[in-house]
Amino acid sequence: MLKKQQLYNQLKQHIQLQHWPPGTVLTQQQLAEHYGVSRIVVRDVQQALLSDGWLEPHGKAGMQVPGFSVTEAQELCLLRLQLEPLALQLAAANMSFSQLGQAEDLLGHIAAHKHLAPYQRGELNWQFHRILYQSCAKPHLLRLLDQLHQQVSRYLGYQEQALAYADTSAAEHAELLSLLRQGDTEQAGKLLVSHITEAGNLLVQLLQKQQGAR
Amino acid sequence: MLKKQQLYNQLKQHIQLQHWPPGTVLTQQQLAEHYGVSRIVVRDVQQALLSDGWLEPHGKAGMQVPGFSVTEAQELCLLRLQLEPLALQLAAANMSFSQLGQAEDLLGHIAAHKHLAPYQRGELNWQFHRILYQSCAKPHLLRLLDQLHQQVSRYLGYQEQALAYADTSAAEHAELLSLLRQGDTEQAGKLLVSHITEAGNLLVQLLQKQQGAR
DNA sequence: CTAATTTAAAATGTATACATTTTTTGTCAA
DNA sequence: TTGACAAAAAATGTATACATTTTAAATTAG
Repeated sequence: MLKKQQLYNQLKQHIQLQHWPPGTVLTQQQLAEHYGVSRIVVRDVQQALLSDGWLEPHGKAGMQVPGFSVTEAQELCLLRLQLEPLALQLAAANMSFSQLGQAEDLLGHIAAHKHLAPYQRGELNWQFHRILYQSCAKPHLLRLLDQLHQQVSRYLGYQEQALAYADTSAAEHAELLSLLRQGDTEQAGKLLVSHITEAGNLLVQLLQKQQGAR
Repeated sequence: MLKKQQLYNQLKQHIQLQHWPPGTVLTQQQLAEHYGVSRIVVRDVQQALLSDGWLEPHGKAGMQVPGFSVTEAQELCLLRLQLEPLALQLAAANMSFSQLGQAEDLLGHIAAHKHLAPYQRGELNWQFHRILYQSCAKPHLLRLLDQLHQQVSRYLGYQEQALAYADTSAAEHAELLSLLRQGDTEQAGKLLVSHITEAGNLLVQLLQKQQGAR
């Protein structure tokens, strides 16, 4: 596999696990040395993580591991609310049984692996959402949603506590799917809105608790 | 100045002027040779233009200059409609006189330079919009809007005919500003919606005429 | 001691060289 | 001629080396 891809995944995971805690400044040299690759590879990866929001510029040298803020979490939630229901509505019209089936399978898969790591669970959850939006056939919209998910997953990834929410989330996913099967786009949209809102509120709560404890 | 930045601007402009027409496949080597820089620089620039939508992947080697489609233009318009009114609404609450002034100045500047190249005019127009949205204080939203504008500008940049629309556009900008001064957020939002819709329709018309002629 | 300036160290930008992958070309058998 | 396969060419990935910029340290004037 490409070293670039490997390093991308590894560094991202290390950031998520706070091996490089928020605020850390990572230079090309440092990373190249630490991960045993050339600076060229590091440059590419830094750039990718920058546009994914997993690193942020730090003056004219180095990149910084971003922190977490309630404000940012709320903004991400707001954007999800603005775009995901739209995608769902557009997708509902041309959703195929094949896709509904895919989504169903995914739910089963998630339910069957209750012991997954939080970030893996988050990834599967997003794949579920993603499949529902897929058939909106709007490449740019889908790209924006993927970007947003990247951001959100940075917040969500290492939240062990979020597991408490897993059951509620799974139930809502199932209901969402059921509504779509019935063709009740209206209700599905409303459910999606409250689903995203809940997730956002939970995240904010966790952040506040965590920041209060610090 | 950094060679990376120079090449970024130059290549973008060349794509806009169709020096590299849509469909052209550009390899690292080719570009490095043509512009007299090393492949490293080209790699960075290609990556940047990729994420801005000015190049698209082409198999496993080379990147392709994207074409234009009515569908894509409509999608971009849809996304603008979904996000820009939101930004305006959020911004309206904490907009400062300083910013209103800046916007006013920009309008004057645009009016004073009727002879500007289309892409320069487009850039100034966007700056006007951008200032209005600025004080929404939502970094991610603003970033999405900038990305969207990048895409739209690829369509708009070389459209000489779009100049016919300039007067209407300027008038609407002025009215928008006036409504904001009065604090009539409601009306301003409605005007913005129709403003974006008009721009989208014009773009679609131009594309259809152009593609019909081909 | 402070602050400004110079000097050294470190970091990034860029070019070149080599390794690996991908694409193309050319050959041969059916 | 066509299609599969092998060899050559081209393109990208990666490492190293050098140049330029940026940051940090040291020095000196006040």
